[in-house]
Amino acid sequence: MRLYDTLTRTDRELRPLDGATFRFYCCGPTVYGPAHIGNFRTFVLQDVLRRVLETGGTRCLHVRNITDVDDKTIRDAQKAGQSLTGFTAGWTAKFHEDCEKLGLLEPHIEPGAVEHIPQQIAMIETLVAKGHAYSSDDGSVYFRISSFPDYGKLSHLDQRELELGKTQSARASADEYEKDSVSDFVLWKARRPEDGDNFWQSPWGEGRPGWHLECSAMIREYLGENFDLHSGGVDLVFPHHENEIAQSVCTCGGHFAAHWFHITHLLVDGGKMSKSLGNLYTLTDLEQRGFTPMELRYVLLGGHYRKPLNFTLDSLHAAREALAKIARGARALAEKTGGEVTLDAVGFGPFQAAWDSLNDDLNTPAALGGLFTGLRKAAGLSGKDAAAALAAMNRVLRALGIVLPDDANAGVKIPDDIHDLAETRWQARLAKNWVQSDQLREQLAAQGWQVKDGKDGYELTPAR
RNA sequence: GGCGGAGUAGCCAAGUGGUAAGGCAAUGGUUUGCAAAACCGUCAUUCGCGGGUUCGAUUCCCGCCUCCGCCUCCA
Repeated sequence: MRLYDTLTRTDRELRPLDGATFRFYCCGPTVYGPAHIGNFRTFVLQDVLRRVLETGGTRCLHVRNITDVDDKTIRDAQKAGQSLTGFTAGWTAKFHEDCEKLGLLEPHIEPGAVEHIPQQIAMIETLVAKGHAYSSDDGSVYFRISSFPDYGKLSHLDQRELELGKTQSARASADEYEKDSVSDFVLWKARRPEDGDNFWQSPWGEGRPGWHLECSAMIREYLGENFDLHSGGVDLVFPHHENEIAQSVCTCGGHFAAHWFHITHLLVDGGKMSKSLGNLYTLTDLEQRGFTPMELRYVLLGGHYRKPLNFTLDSLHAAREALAKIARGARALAEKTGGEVTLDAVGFGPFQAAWDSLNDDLNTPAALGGLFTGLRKAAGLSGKDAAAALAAMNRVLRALGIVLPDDANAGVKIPDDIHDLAETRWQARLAKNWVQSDQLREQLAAQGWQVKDGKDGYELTPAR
């Protein structure tokens, strides 16, 4: 497949460096609260990337970290009166729960930052020894940006802009650590009173690792100095990924990631999500509003990953209808197979366009369009042809990670009184007592249940 | 100020130098006791604005307007 690369700003073919396994790293969540739907746009797209590669026959090694030590985790753990480990374990569990609901494949390796502190310290020692890092009087260690000429290559910043950033950043002046240049970033943070019990021993005294270094150390541990692809949200391009490159290349040599995959942020109601605007949604928020995780996944796939995607609650409703339509199409196609089953589909038949879209810079919205078009094309097929088309469609769905909803009624529990009411109405209807029948139907509607009459019976569905 | 992205029907959203995928909503029909659901059909002479190149531009170039993101620990 072809995918846009942030570094070279071109579409490039993805092929494993070692010819066998495509090894990639995704910056995972900082576990200090529930992930929001914007976070999940990134994780869902990374999941689709892997699924498309695997569906296309490329084996993957997927590494995604858990950031379980930083300012926010420490601050909020203490606020909650919990140990850092206990606090982050809770939010990590919540994250995994959400991931499973959204149909995300588990990464093959999911390292945590805290358990890799020795590796981080080792990297800092190397960087200091090579002259790329220096310690300050308070026991912090900084990376010297001026020692790495390629700094800024990924985000296309030149030195002038880095200097400019110095005067424009309020945070730079507010920094309480001592560094040679404002652009230098911290590798090791000296212990501070507000850190509480959360500090580790190092050659520079007590303290804790800097955020950027975590990823570099874990990548070095599991993927080495050269690997296929690195991914995250666009906001990580600078400074996080830029800093990772600097640390890793200066420590290990090598070229670090061969390809950079960045996902654009999700907008909500046309703007940035924020708590103050009341438009920051978590998966749980949406579930409480009656929407399913799969509906969210569908919405997130509805826009190209390099373009802003505008999320609205109404889009979830559209997703529900669309998923139901696909499910009906799949059922209709299944009925036409006449019992024929295709185990190993060759090619994608009517769904070739959908598959091609996925392989063309992960164009998920076009692929979704191709699903509907394919379904229409497949409508006239039967027997073996229908079976092949169905198998092809399922491959595309699997690549997208979409699990179709079952019958609307599956799993819905109908209360006894509602059931009785519906029975009474059905009898009235059979007796052609339209007045009573209609009245009971309204009564059911008032209690949130919709009746759909069929020839031999009726169907009850909860009104959404 | 710098870097990057976007403006396509009521909404969401693909796409292309050759005359606009798809979904939702809306709407007509079939069906239904009436509905709902389902099924079939309709739904942008037009792609932010103004120029230019071209036989032809929404797609390329120039200018402008508007919106959004990032600019040192935010996916």
